[in-house]
Amino acid sequence: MSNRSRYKTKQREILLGYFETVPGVHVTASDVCEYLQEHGATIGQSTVYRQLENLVDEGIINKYIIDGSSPACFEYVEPDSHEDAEICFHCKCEKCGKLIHLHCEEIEGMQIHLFDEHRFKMNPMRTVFYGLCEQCI
Amino acid sequence: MSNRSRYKTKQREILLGYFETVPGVHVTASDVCEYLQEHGATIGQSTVYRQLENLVDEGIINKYIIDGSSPACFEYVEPDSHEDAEICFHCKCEKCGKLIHLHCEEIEGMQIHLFDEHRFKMNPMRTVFYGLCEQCI
DNA sequence: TTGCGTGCAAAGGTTTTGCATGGCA
DNA sequence: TGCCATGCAAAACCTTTGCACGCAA
Repeated sequence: MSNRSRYKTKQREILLGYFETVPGVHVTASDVCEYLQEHGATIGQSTVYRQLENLVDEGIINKYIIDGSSPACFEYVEPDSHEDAEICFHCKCEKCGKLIHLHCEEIEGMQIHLFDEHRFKMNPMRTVFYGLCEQCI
Repeated sequence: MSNRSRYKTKQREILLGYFETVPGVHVTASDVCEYLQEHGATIGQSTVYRQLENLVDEGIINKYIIDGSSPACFEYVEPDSHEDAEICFHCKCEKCGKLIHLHCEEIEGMQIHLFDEHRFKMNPMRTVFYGLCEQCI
């Protein structure tokens, strides 16, 4: 999550507005381009890619890579409404694509272990556990 | 891991031989091509890709996708490592891009927890922990 | 002999980049 | 005004595919 200054441009606002309307949905860069085009708000594809990268950096959206030879997916991260600072982890099913949100102390413990023992400060916003969900095992 | 019949071709043997000399090392498809070329054993790149896919299917090598817009990595799985069940986890620094390999029981425990309590079968091959490394914290 | 494996070239699709222009602060 | 952002086109990039030929079984 970087905090370099950014301009508030029309294109950025359009993208943000779009993502806010599709929480929990994973969309590709070309999905975004198509959707915007169909809604008369065409944005250059390089701008889309560049803004997606920015939004990922800022932790506003997440990027998922299911397999290297298909396009990356992006998903809006809803600002946590809870004030209790509960950390949310994400599991993504490689088969059905389902995204599971977890609040789990065990994983928080692992995160602490990672920091204490391996000096690695894991970022739960960006980290996704890939695997198989209950239905797809 | 499939077990469909395969021919024992010269190219396959060369690839296997190469991987056996670099256990625990991550190499890309183009790394392989380059190395072979420099050692006078050039193999067509499509063959390399096809054989890599075969070897992954057979569980002889692992494929890692660190981030979608860089090439996939392959790593030889040593046959005798089955008893140790040495699973390799990956941490990627968001700032400097460094990739860290971890063999860690604590994380394996988390993986088991994920399965037992959340019915999610995590795939360490696909999962990458993003965050900040020691130097970049 | 059978049909999978190979190699070349080309296609495929996603993502990045160069550069001139536009627009925010 | 000073820069960053945008958009177009083109490049870069990794990977897959078509096809004819070679080779293992």
